[in-house]
Amino acid sequence: MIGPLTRPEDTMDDSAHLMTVLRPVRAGNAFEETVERLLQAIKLGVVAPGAKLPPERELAVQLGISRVTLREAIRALQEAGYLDVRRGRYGGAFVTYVPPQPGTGDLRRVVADMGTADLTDALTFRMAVECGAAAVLAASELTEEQRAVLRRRLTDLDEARVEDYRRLDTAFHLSIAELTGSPLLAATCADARLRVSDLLNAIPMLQVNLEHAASQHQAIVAAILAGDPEAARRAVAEHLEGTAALLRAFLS
Amino acid sequence: MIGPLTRPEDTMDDSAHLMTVLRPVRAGNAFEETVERLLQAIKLGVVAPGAKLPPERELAVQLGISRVTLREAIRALQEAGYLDVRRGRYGGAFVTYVPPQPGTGDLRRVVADMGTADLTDALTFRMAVECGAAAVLAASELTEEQRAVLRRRLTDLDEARVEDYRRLDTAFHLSIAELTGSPLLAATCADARLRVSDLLNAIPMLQVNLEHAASQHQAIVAAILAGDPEAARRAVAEHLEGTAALLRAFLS
DNA sequence: CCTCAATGGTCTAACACTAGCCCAATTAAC
DNA sequence: GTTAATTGGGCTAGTGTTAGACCATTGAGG
Repeated sequence: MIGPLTRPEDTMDDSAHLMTVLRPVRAGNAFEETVERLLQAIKLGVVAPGAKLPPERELAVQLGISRVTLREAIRALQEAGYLDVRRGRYGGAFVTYVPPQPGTGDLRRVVADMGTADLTDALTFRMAVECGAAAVLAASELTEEQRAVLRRRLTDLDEARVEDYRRLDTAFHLSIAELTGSPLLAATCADARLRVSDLLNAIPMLQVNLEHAASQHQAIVAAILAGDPEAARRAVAEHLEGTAALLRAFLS
Repeated sequence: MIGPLTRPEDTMDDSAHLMTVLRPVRAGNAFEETVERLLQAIKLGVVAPGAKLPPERELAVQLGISRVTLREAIRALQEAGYLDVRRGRYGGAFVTYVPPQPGTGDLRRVVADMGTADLTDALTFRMAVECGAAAVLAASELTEEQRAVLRRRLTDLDEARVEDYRRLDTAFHLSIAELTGSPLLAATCADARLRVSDLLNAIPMLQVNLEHAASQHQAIVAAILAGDPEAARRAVAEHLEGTAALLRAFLS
């Protein structure tokens, strides 16, 4: 059945575009999406261990949901051991979650939990978005303040204790996206990062890898500060490729 | 008020990360989001003028919403003149919308309708995401089939009639993202494109610009086929920068 | 010891959304 | 014509979500 204006040569290829555009409008119900979002804040370390979430009323407004739904999500996270909720003035929902110190055995399981397709999707997505963000930032003119933030993140990471490393690494990568001034881009990078955070947490932190990562981080910042988009993209790509290759090795 | 584990130096910078992560969970209610999604399919030309949307029952499943909500959205688009809905077998929701042939006067209005902040956000977002997608695709090994799709999109665009140009241009850019094999990336590119589609539609299509765009498209494909991520990123950046500069000029 | 501001805990009425069912219209094929 | 398949149109009962009010608890400061 070929309609009057639907030429046959289009129909075949456009089916892919249809899948892309006519995807689910919502990832789940409000409760599920809220749990995901809070987990993002916790697992990415945006709210550090021991710190507390904003008050329920305030947070509900920020997330654009009702307090009832937010409370359901918080209770779920409390029961799952991520939060400690205390009443009264100076109370609140405190983060109790501490990212696991990984043993190698976990990695295989975590990779297996995620589908092969989802894993490659997440890795590709992250690669594209973070490379793009770094290149855009390198191509834009930076104020001295922006440069300072970048350098600061780098030294934070160098001086980090092991238990703070992942959190500060996330902060480093997220800052690159935020410094572009595009909230859309920053949100997308945070999203991409969350999709691989469980995997990253399961990778053992060996001294060799940390030193390798440190020099790659330096290369990224240097390229951005030098205003060299190509070098920035390449530096980020090399940095992420190390992780990606390691994870892909577990797909066999 | 500095909590026990919240060090003062973190608090300042992390507020930006909080904004990034604790953003609204939902862009609107199901009805509004559905309208947006259908408009995306229509305005991007994924469903060509004269073609019809999938049957309501099927579409509702794809979008993950109830038929009632879908029907409300369709009715809204019908009343707004985007769709013509016919009952009975071989009926359906047919696209009546044809992208406007722009006069220059519109552009100023469309740019003004969008906030300055939203505009730069959208342009930055698109730049990062499309550059990243092209670079990733160039870095991956392509099958002969994938190469054929790319070349095909290019010739489609070269041979396009004026009224089909925007649609095929969208298809070209979308295909780059889809060929990476990452649905997440493809969806994000579609999203980025929609955010500037009203603007693109308002830009007059001058012969000079079309020729310019054509050679840029060729450069993009050549770089991807040559497996050169740096060249691919640069080619896409140059291509998009032309549009971005034109639009930014209207911000004064 | 009291007070009071900030915070989590709970309830209710209204509204949004869903799943599933059946009806109505249309048209190709017989 | 008649039929049958496909499609939009409409209804209902049940569940998810919201807005807003009010209660309960906590702890710093007077």
